Amino acid sequence: MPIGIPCDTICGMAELTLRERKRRRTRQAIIEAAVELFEERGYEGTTVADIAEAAEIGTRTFFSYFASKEELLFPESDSRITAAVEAIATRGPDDRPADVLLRALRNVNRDSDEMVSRVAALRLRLIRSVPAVRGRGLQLQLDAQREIARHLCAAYPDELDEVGAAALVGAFVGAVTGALQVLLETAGDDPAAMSRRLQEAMDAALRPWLREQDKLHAQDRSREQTPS
Amino acid sequence: MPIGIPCDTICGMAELTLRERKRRRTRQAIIEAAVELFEERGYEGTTVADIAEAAEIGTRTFFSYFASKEELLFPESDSRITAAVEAIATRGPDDRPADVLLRALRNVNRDSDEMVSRVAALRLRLIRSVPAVRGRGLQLQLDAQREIARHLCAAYPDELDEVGAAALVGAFVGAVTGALQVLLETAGDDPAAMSRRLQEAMDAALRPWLREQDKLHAQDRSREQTPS
DNA sequence: GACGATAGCTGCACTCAATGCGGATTTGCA
DNA sequence: TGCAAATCCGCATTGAGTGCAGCTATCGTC
Repeated sequence: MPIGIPCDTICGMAELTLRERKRRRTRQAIIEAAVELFEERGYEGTTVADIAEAAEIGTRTFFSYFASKEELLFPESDSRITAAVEAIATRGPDDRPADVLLRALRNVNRDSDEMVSRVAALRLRLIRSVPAVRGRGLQLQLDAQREIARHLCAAYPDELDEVGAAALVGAFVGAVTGALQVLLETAGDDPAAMSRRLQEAMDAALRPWLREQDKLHAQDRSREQTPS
Repeated sequence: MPIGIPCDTICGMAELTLRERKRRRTRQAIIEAAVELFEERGYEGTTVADIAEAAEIGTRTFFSYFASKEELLFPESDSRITAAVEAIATRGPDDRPADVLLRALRNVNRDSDEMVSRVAALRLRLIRSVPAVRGRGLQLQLDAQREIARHLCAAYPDELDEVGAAALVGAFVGAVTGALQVLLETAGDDPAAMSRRLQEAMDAALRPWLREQDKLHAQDRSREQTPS
């Protein structure tokens, strides 16, 4: 492999070897076929063989693209990490570690292509209903946390050790996740509603960390409630 | 099934139907056989058939005792929940929700037969090394969180709604998990030191939820450093 | 443009977890 | 004692995932 780490998601397919372009097209085809089938027959009701057939590849080939059936639903290298890293990198001089994390979380929510894509919506639904998928999601979340904690620790070497950073990040993410869990219980499958729920969850979960003026902001935001 | 919910773990086998006694003996035999084999050949290197043979039952029967191979490692209904429920039940009149959770955490830490049992030690090792087991563990943790949040919400109806309670519990558990993840990685096996660093990390991460005097307490505690 | 090296595709056979079924056995209880 | 229910367990089956071996398509080079 001549290229070190391919810029997996962003760059268009121009200037890539034919092999590589073909490979990505197949990859995309697999994902699309799978999403189609999952929505039609459900996750458990769809076999890998079904997906392979729909994507017009051999069953064996599927596993050279995705290590497992769940992997299919978590294709992109986690955007949460990049958001957090960016927030850390662009921190102001008197930002506390908690401030940085707050900004990171808001960013994730803001530029959440997370929500728009069909895969993302499906994923969220399946995380709720299929234990195997949920397990995989939690695992990835934990990995992301650890990575973010590493960066945060590096950015604040004087006030945070590795353990403290991990605890702080864990507390943030845990709060949001916990709140979201309850909120999603009462939400249908409407993506817009889900997005709104996420926002609510963050406001509720992170309130204790907000400084006074931020709390007012949060209240404003939840009061205006712009419909779409 | 004449008995509603059997008091699974605590009560001895006296005064139980023969069937029930037999069943528990087999269950225990399965667990012991499995632990033996896992330690000898590793988790993945041991098949369910192996376990069944060692426990002198049919392979098919295994699955009438445990729904899956992982389930084997999480037999007891979560002790964390009971600890938390107890802490909530015995709360003082001016305990804040966060105080209660802190106490629950200390209790879990204190009477952690968690640590002594052979199964528990093995489980901890496997959670770290086998993704499937880790997934199952995370899942159970999330369930426990939700249950605790429900109780907490019921205990403080005026100050916590469901979402707020879930966020609070999530933050606690998230902080512990995050810190523990790092602590376990740096495999210093001194439990006392680990417990201390865990407390410090928690105090720091959860500061926003603690009252002023608690913050002082936290500082005191980390200063005096009582070695058990 | 031909050619050898190599990456990727695929069928086949295999292991293992997990489930359904149906018959045999044991236990509870009247 | 005898019937009903719980339990056990072999057998067959499905589906995920892997290793292997052979084939084809692509790449870089001359």
